[in-house]
Order: sequence, then structure tokens, then C-alpha cells
Amino acid sequence: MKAEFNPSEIEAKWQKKWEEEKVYETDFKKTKDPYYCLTMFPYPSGARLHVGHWYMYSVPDSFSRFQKMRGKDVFHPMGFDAFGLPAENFAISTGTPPAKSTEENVGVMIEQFKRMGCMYDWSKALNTSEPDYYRWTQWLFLKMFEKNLAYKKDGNVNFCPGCQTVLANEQVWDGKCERCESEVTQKPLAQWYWKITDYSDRLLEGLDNIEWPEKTKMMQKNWIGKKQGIDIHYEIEGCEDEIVCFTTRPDTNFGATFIVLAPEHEFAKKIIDGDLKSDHKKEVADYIKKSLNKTELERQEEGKKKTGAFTGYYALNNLNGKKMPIWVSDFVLAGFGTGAVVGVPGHDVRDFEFADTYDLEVIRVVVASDGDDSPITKLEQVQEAEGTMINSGFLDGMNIHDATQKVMDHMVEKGWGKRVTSYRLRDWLVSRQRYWGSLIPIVYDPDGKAHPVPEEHLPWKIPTDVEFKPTGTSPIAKSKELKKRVEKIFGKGWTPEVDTMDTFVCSSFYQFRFLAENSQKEFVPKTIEKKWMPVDMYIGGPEHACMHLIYARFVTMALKDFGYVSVDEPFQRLFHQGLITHKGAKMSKSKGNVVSPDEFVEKYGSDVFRLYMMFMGPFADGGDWNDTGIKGPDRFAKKAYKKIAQSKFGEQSKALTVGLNRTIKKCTEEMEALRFNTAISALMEFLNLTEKEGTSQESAETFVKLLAPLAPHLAEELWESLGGKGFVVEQEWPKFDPKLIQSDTVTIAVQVNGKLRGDFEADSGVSEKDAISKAKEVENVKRFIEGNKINKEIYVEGKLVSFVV
RNA sequence: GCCGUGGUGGCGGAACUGGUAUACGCGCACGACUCAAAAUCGUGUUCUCGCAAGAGAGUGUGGGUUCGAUUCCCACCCACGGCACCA
Repeated sequence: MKAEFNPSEIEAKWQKKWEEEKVYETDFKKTKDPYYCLTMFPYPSGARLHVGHWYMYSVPDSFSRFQKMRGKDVFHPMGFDAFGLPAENFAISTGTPPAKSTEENVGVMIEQFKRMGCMYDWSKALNTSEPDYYRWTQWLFLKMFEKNLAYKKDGNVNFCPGCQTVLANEQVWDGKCERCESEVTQKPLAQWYWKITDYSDRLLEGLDNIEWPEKTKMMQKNWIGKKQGIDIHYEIEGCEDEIVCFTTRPDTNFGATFIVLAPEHEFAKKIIDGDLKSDHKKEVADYIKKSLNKTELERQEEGKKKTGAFTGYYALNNLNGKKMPIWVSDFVLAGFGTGAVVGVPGHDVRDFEFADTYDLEVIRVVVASDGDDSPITKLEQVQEAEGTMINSGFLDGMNIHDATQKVMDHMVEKGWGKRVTSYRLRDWLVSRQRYWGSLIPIVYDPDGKAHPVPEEHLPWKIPTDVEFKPTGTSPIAKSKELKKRVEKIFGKGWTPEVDTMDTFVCSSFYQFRFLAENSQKEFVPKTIEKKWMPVDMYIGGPEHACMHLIYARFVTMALKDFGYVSVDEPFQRLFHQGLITHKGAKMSKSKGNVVSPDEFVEKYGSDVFRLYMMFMGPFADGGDWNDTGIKGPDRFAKKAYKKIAQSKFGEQSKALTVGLNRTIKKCTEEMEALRFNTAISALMEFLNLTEKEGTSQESAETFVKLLAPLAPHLAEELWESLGGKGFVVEQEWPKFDPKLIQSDTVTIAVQVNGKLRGDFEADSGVSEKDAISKAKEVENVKRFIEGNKINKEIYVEGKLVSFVV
């Protein structure tokens, strides 16, 4: 008899063997049936891996093992998204160079990942902060520049006058700097953008061809926000200017009573600058100054409390000759549509709130479906829904859709407007005024014109002679080394770009670089890229639904157009794991609710800990951390060990055969859908069955194979004890026989008037007639049907009989 | 504010395509083993009433469709994720 189950001993033993025999290294050229399973790579923080990391990485590892056993050549890589804010902040507070702290953190993380027992191919690991990697981030920038997809223009940044530094949105708390609590202001700065908007339609269309969760597709569609509408040109009384408003609801235009401009709007600027005379100049100027200091989110968050300032000017509604006052308000965003909206308070909630605040006229132009055509005086009456036109001249009587088309034709014909398609998606701002990122490979000639750094100078190294403490400019602007380097290569008076790139750029193409085996000659070898892309399964959090996942799709499409890759879509199948929270909140150092898995792994082992996390619920749901249930999987692992490594096997009973085939079916289906919780419960049920039915050698072998993706070390140990050859992870996944999963009898439930009154046993092939007559014989059922007329008899095959009396 | 997701026993959760709600596990109670404890094994465990047989209620709240609703429809409440410089 073998010794007791000792997880720390067997886990170390198998991790060593896997590494020695290179079980998990993928040879891209030799493989025949590729399966690329990618998990979003982590940021290497200084803290140890927490429970959330274990959840996010060990579960996809079980999925990869499952695919490997199903006969796929699985490539399951790991890397580090190493540029970013925390390392830079750490440098500011301690003086440790980010390169040094990052390298240390990565080293510690790799050791921890190895204890998890994941099948990562470490020979192909990536680190985005190493010159070997960021050379390609910069190469991508050069390609974007070369193809006219990169351009420079002014954009707003959060600026802290106290720290003299640009802040991330995350660092702004309630309009104040998180460090020094100064009031944060918005400051315009010349920055680089990538033209993702050129790809708006392709990004939309591509969604139809990928297997992603519907909710994610929906979020991306809304993020891109394609809308058909019309730009209406309004003349202004007493000046030559006109104002153009974008609207998707021109049908309601007879109900327009005012115009609202974004604070950034040209017309408003002209009033402040005095180019246009106005008695309200001071109010407008004060209002705009105040709102420009708010972030976009703040502007929209304030919700129902609408604020604004009247400009003193009126626009003319061509449809009915009405004079509409022109206001400025910060609920209108400059970046969407034309930065000016026409206010129809009867049929738009935000317009109504504004009209209500400033006592502007409200006109009903759509009759509600219940016939209500009373004047609109309350917010609840505002009708955005469908209906019939009223008070709208030639549109009266039409439904809103016909009216929309009719009025657009009319306006276009009269020259008052132009049909347009508008998108919510904006170009991607890639510049960051930070040190720890990929330096933008651009230099400026003495006239200030931008030139690309020729490819032969890549990687365009980040200088090290910089001051991390903020000084009002990008930290890299202070580097003498970079200045010297630029003058040496390009000539006197040339200067470097000192901004770095958004870390989302680094993570927009890593799926290709994993296949390049760190080649410095080419971005990715063509034959290998063709064979392995797209990624078969991409796993990561739903918080990336819009940003990272749109950027990666855009970059892939661009690279395809440039001729470097063969696919339009990088990720064929996508899965979002749920979030592990603690005390109801996302785990984070600042909240102090981070749970370390170390003591559990120490006590129960990696396998049991992994089982427990999978058993907590569906992978898509995540959950609130709580350790009370870990005893269950621990008992299960011990029991499995006892049953298989320490007992004798006998004959296989009929019941055990049925149970085994059902277990194979259930495990296969559930693992394919990443519902490991129910796969584990199926294995528990089978183990409970062996309590009654005993175990055979064959059923033990099958059980161990089914267990292998979930508890990899334990399964190897048990496989060895059963005398199995090779590694269990290299065995073929068990198949079930559909004939053997059915039992001979079924239990049929009987309902009377929809209430369960009893049940009976019948042969599985029982006829409808027999089932109904048998149902009438059930004691308790008799009591409820006796003396009543049966109006209806319903039979659901093999399941239920229902009487209506 | 806008976009998206979710709400089932004391707890984590299960339930195919509208067909026996609560599988599996934790916890708890009782019992066996033990000098005792732990571990292990067995029995029970949605709530209320009942010795029991059984009855009634029950999947966030209110309503609807249906012989039958956790599942479909409408309204509402609550919690969570994202909102373009956290990654």
C-alpha cells in the first residue's frame, strides 16, 4: 500500500519531470493540428500572485490540457505586459529604475506560475518592456506613420498644477490629484493619434464572423456607435455664421425649440474672443471656463442637473420659421457629431431636462401609441418611443420612420442638410507623457517637422539618464543622452519625440509575436503565422470588451493590409472569465482586500486549490472569495487517491459502466464549455458510485484521464500507480458509448392542474397511452382526479403526465 | 448619465429546447469508530404546519402569457463591470 496523499511531494516531482522532458514545448513547424490558447498576459506587479491570478490562469490551463488530450497540438504561452504606470510610480517614490523592479518582479512571477503547474511554454515567453519586444512596438508605429494612419493633433490631458504632471484618469479623484489634492485642469497638448476610425465599418462587419459572447459584440457595436442621420445647417439671425447640428431624429424637427453647443464649439469661441458681439459674453466665458476643467465623464455624470449659458443669438428653424435660442452646455460633447445639438424637449429626455431648467418651450410632435396627445409638462411624459406625427406640417399622420425619411429628403432637396453617417468611435490617442513605455520613434528637424526614425536604428532605446520625479514635461525630455544620440544621427538642431506609447499598443499585437520566437529579423514568419492564426481561444476579463479587444482587432486588420499577416480577426473564439472579488469588491492593494493563495497552496496543494476555484461556480461568473468550501475538493482528492492508488480492482458492474459513460459525456461537454464546476461534480458523483459498485482497472484509468486537466499533478501520480505508460496529459481523451448511457427504467412525474401529485416507474420505451393509464392509478393522483372531469391530458415523453380537471 | 451583466436554501452553486426547483459540495444536526479530539464512515437537512401520510408557500419585487415559468413578455428594485491616460 502506498503512503498517504502528499501534494507538495507529488507536485514537485511532476513539475520537475514535465520540465525535464519538455512536455509543454511546442515545435511550430512539426505540429499538425494546431490549437492556440491564449490568456491575456498579466502586468508584473511587485506583489505576489493573488487568488484572482490563480483563477484567471489556472482555469485556462485546465482547458488547454483538455484540448491537448483531445488530440490538439496546443500552444499555451505566457508573457508580461510590463510597461505602465505602477513601475513608474514605484520609481518616483523609491528611485528604483523601472527596468530593475520589472525584471525582479517578472522573475518572482515566473517561479510562482511554475508552482501552479501550468503547461506554459516558457521557452517562448515575452516581456513588452525588453528592447527585443518594443522594437516591434516601434516598428508598428513606423508602419502606421508610413501608411498615413498616424497623425499629430491637439488633445486634452489631465494636468495637475501641483505635481506639474499629466495624470491618468485613474489618478484623478473627484476632480483632484490623488497625490497632492490640487484641482486638476484640462490642458491641450499636441499628441499622436492612430486612425482607428478608418476601420469603423470593418470592425463592425468582422463581428459577424467570430465566436464571441453576444454581450461583447453588443458592447463593441455600441462603442463604435454607427448612426445614420443628417447634418442640418441653421442660419443665425444677425450674423453670417451657420451652425450645423447632427441628429438621428429629424422627424421631430418641427418640435425643435433651441440649439445647444458644446463649450469647445467654434461659435462659442468666437463670442468669447469678441469676434461676435454678445451681451452675454461674460456669462458664456465664465461658463465655458468652468466646464472645460471637467473631464468628459464628470460632464455626463452630473446627469439631471443641467447647466448652461445663453449666447444671445437665435437660429432659424427652416421648417416652421421659428426662432431658436442658442445655448452653450457641457452635456453636449465636442467629439461626437458636430458638437452642436438641436433641442427637441418633447422627445428627448436630456433636452427636456435642459428646457425644464431654463424654461424653454416644449412642443409635442409625436402622439403616443395610446393616443395621448396632451402637452408635455413632466419628464415622465417625454416620448422617445414610436408614434404618429402631429403639429408637423407635411409630416402629420406619418409614423416616425416614414417621417424621418421624408423630412431628410425634403431638407436635402432644399439644401438645408446633408445625410451623414456618424460614429461614436474616436481615433486612438497613443501618446503618453511618461517614461516607462515604448518611446515613439519620431524625430523633429530644426523646422519642427516630424520624421520617422529609420528601421535600422530600432530598437530606439529608452534613455536611462532621466529624472523620474515630475517636472512639468515628459520625463524623457530631460535626457541628454537621447538628445546627443539624435544630433549624432540626424544632425545639429534635430530633436527627439519624448512621449512614449500607450501600453495598449504593446498588447495589440503580442498574439503574433508569440509565434515569432523572438525573431529580430521579421515581425512573424509567414508560414507559421498562417498555420497558427487566428488564436483558437482567447481568455480574459470582460473589462477589456471595448478597448484592448478593439485595438487588437484594428492593429490586426492594419497589419493584414500592410501584408504582414494573413488574418483580419486575431481571436476566433473569446471567453470572459468572471471576476474574483473579496468582500464584494475587486481585489486591489489600495482597498487592502487582496487574498494570497500561498497558505492554501501550502496546506492543500496546487491541485486542490485549483479544483476549489473551478468548483466555486462557472468560470464566466467569478465570485466572492470565501475559503469555507475548500474542504470539499480536498476530501475529493484524498478519496480519489485512496480509491485508485490504494485499492484493489474488481469486475465492472452494469451500473458502473452506465455511470462511467455518463461521466465521460458530462465531463466532455462541460469542459468544452468551460463549466468546470459541473465537470467536477460529475466526477464526484462517479466516485460516490464506486463506493457502492466497486472499481475496475478500466474505470479507474478512465477516471484518471478525466481528472487530468483539472488536477494535473494528482492525475499523473495516479496514472503512474495504475501502471500507465508515459504522461497522462499525453493520453487520448476517453470516448463514451451512447448506447450505454441509458438506463432501462424512467421515473415519470404526474401533475394535476399544474401541481405535482406523484410519480411512477416505467420502462424507458413506455407508450403515451400506457403512461397515462398508469398515471391515473397512482394513489395520490386518484384523490385529485376522482369525481372530476379530465379536460386535458398532456404527456411529455419519458418525463411527465399532466391532467387538467 | 450612457453601454453591458447578474439576483435560486444558512453558504458556493445545479436545472436539456417552457416539463419533478435546490444535483454536487460546504456548513449544521444526529449516529458509528475513539479514553477523548481530529480524520473517516453513515443518516438527515428549502421554509411553515403535521407523529406520519401529506398539505401550503417558494428562484430579487409587482404584474402578464401558459395545463405548466428559475426559463418567455412588461414594469420596478438592488449589486457588479466598462465609459477612451489603470491594465
